[in-house]
Amino acid sequence: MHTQRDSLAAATIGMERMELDQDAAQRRRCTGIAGRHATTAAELAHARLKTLILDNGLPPGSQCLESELALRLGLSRTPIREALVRLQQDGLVAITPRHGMRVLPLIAADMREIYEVLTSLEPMAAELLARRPDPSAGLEPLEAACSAMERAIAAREQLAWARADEAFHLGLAELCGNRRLAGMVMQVWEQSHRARIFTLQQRPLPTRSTTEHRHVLRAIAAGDAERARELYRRHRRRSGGELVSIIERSGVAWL
Amino acid sequence: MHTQRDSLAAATIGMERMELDQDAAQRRRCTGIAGRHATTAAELAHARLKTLILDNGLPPGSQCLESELALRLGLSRTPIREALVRLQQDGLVAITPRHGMRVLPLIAADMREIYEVLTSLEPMAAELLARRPDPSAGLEPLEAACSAMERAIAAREQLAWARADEAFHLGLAELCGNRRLAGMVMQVWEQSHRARIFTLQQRPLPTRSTTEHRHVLRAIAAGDAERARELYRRHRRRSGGELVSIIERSGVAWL
DNA sequence: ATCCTCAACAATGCATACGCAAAGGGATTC
DNA sequence: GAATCCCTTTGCGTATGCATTGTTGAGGAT
Repeated sequence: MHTQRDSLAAATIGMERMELDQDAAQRRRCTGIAGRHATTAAELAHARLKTLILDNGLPPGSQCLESELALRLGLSRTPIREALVRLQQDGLVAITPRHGMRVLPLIAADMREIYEVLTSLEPMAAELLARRPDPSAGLEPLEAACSAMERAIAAREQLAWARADEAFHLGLAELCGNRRLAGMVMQVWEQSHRARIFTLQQRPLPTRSTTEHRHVLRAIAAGDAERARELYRRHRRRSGGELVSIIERSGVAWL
Repeated sequence: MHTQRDSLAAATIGMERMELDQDAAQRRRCTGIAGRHATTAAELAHARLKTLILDNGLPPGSQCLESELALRLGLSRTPIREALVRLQQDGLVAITPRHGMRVLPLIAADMREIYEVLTSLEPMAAELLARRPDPSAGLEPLEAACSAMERAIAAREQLAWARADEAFHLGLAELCGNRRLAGMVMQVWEQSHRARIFTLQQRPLPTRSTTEHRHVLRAIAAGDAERARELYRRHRRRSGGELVSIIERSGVAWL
């Protein structure tokens, strides 16, 4: 059943495995807002379902009844319901009474919305980082992510690049010190995960993005808040636009 | 115990009723994301609890057990639990096992976070509005809100001004066409509701804010996206900073 | 042939029941 | 008198049952 769904989805949008690798799922489960070790069954259900959805184990558009999911996860309906409520607020599924949950597909308009949100939030994060008393302190994770991106470009390894890109963006959001902002970035980042993995295979190596990241990081370390913000905003506008047009040109109706 | 907590909180921050008026609660219940007519008991519980919290019926810091709330709303624990999960994701309460839910107090740091988020999101909304093909179309709600603010300033009616301010900001977020952005603005707006009402009584009439709103609206109608964004960003930075320092100077530890 | 109506079924939303684990209180000991 | 340990109570997490409600399919009528 699993594999059937997987292969169906893979055929539809033309890819084998959407997830970067197993580690990525693992990492998300640990670093993400949701999966703090999952002490309770409801948390566990939330984390597992989220992982399933992000990794295309439950492809977009698929419908599942509460009882199906309960059976599948070996739980009763109660914790499943709680997990579904949370997934709904995460913007990953819609709950339609009598039809179970539906994994929300992403259309180009969603990606446009998401990139507009990131275009406003992330430059603010960069600005906040740059405005700290010691702006160059604590940037090691971002430095590491930048270097990893550069290495990945040199080695032409797209998956490694995507991992480093994720590390940079989420790291920046978390480091900026604004937990609400970080949560919002994380939320839309997860929503757009499938689309990002998809476009990764449809476009040339993101050389330009890599250098832009490096420049933003330099501006932050130099404490030039205005410059960091503006550089980041332009980066987001450009890359978001590119990504949306890749999706539109690729002809897939949704991801 | 309840009333004891209530009066304690009221005494601490020196006000009887935080809500603007009954209509405001009513309006929020209808326009808000949450309260779409509340067909199900869980939605109803969510809407009623949110209203209670925002209007200080459940003052910040108060703890309630699930069973208390169930008794109070005349429901069983099940829909209450679902409502609490949603309120937690709304950032209004924290759920601490064995101690029930706790209404999250706002400290100055929270307000800073919230204003940083608004400072990034709302200028984007203005920019998006200004970039529409016909930028001056559909701005009537914002025009009305601006006029209402100006009338309120002339009549020195702070509550009316706050209502109009809310109408302007939420209207702008909803009109911009980005539902994710609108949802995020709404979320932090609700989180900061109590603090906004509080500071309203602690500061002079917001004459400057009113004219700034008008200028932003003009820039939008003129289709000058860059100007609209920048004007709005400066407005938010200034007013957010003012609000935070009012709270800090007022000496209240939390709201 | 198509549309409408009615009935049966199925999924959900809610209430309730149960077991576990933690917190608080009381008692005992040092 | 204080601290620690044990017991009791109680709140929560989960499961399950029931009733409501919407959906779907079949049959009849136009």
